[in-house]
Amino acid sequence: MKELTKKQAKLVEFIKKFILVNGHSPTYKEIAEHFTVNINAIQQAIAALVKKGYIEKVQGIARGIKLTEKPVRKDDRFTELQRAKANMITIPLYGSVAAGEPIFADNNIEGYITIEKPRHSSGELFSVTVRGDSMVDKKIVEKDKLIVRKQNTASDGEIVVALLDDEVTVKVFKKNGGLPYLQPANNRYDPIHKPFKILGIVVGLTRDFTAV
Amino acid sequence: MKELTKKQAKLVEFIKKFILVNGHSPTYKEIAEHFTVNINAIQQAIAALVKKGYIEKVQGIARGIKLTEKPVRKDDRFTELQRAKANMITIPLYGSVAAGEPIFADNNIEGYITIEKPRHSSGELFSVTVRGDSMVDKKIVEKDKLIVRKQNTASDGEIVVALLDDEVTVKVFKKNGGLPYLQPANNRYDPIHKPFKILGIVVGLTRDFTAV
DNA sequence: TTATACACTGTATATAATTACAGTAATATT
DNA sequence: AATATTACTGTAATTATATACAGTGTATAA
Repeated sequence: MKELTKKQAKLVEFIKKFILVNGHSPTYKEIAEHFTVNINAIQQAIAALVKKGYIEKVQGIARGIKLTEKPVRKDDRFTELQRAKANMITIPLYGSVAAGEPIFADNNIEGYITIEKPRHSSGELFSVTVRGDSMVDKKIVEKDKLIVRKQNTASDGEIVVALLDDEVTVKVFKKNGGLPYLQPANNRYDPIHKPFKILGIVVGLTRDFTAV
Repeated sequence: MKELTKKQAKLVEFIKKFILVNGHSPTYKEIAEHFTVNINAIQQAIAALVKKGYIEKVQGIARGIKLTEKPVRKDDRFTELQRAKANMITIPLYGSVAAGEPIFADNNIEGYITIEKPRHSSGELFSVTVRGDSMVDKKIVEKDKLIVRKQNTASDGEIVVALLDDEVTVKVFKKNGGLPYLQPANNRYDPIHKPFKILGIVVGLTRDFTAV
């Protein structure tokens, strides 16, 4: 029998919930008391679950039960949450005005946002809040929080976050032959041919419709 | 002295990293060995940190050190990540075609997305992927993943996810006097006056520019 | 200057927790 | 039919871990 028995499934779910609620795994005794069985029934049941790959155990230490990514059933949100949490990253949200100081200075951090690590994008990420309506044609609007991969080069047509006159701005990067320039995605604005510095490439965004 | 001393700050950071790496808190002994001091130096130091509110301790149990949300320094991503993880929720991403079955059926779950719990929105959330261009004027485009609060009523002008002809659709809810109807946010489409069922209100969205 | 917090050592103890050994019985698998 | 797995009880041993008590010395705050 490779799959879980009903009792085993209940045991795994109890452990998952316990860890979620308490922040640490239960002891054999605590589990045994919950199911009102002998400690060694649990000891052996845990061994079986480890063998099947549903949990892991650090030998010898107290509260050493660890969860694996193996889901118990299809709608197993505990496991999914666990997996997602393991892939979460916290990235700084920078303010958009660099008053002399470098934009990536620690005291320009306005907060943090925590997201699942993008699958198709590596490298250092940061976030900025969109100001103005210069990117509406690309469906990027005021207050959107952009997920940006830090880099100082870009290809033609990519949406970049750039430093322009000491301010952070989002534009389309253009480079067809001549000097590179920044193109707003809104025909009410003209292309910008002033010097700028690329801070990164936009790889994602989050929007909150309920924000005040 | 209300703030952390250098030694205390190092201690807190050690504990945070330990928990992050190992998934369980260190024992006094493990900490003492790391700093090559006596166990009771740690015991007392932990008590001081608990008193200052930087960590919490479950009395009597093994590996019972818990982190609090108090950041050690401004750029304290461990604390932020910890705080964020505590507020993470995993919500199901439903497919958009209900072939006879109810849309919220478990086997219509295409995956999960994990997000920080929206501050201004309570209730049960779910997610759907946007199809088509009927909402471009509201800056919502194909492949955007909508964060939706499950409810079956809406106010005039709210962006709703609704079930229409057994398919999930995103539209603006309209109800000015007469019968409610669904309004696309794209002038190439006409208002829809057919019967529909509101599944929820759009409270947020995420977009991945790197997706294939 | 007196009290309080910090930063420790050293010894000891109680309990928390894991692990081992020896069984029994039912069920599932080969 | 033989074997392995599940699902337990019961006793015991060992180690892991937290906590208590008695100190020492330094720095800091009232």
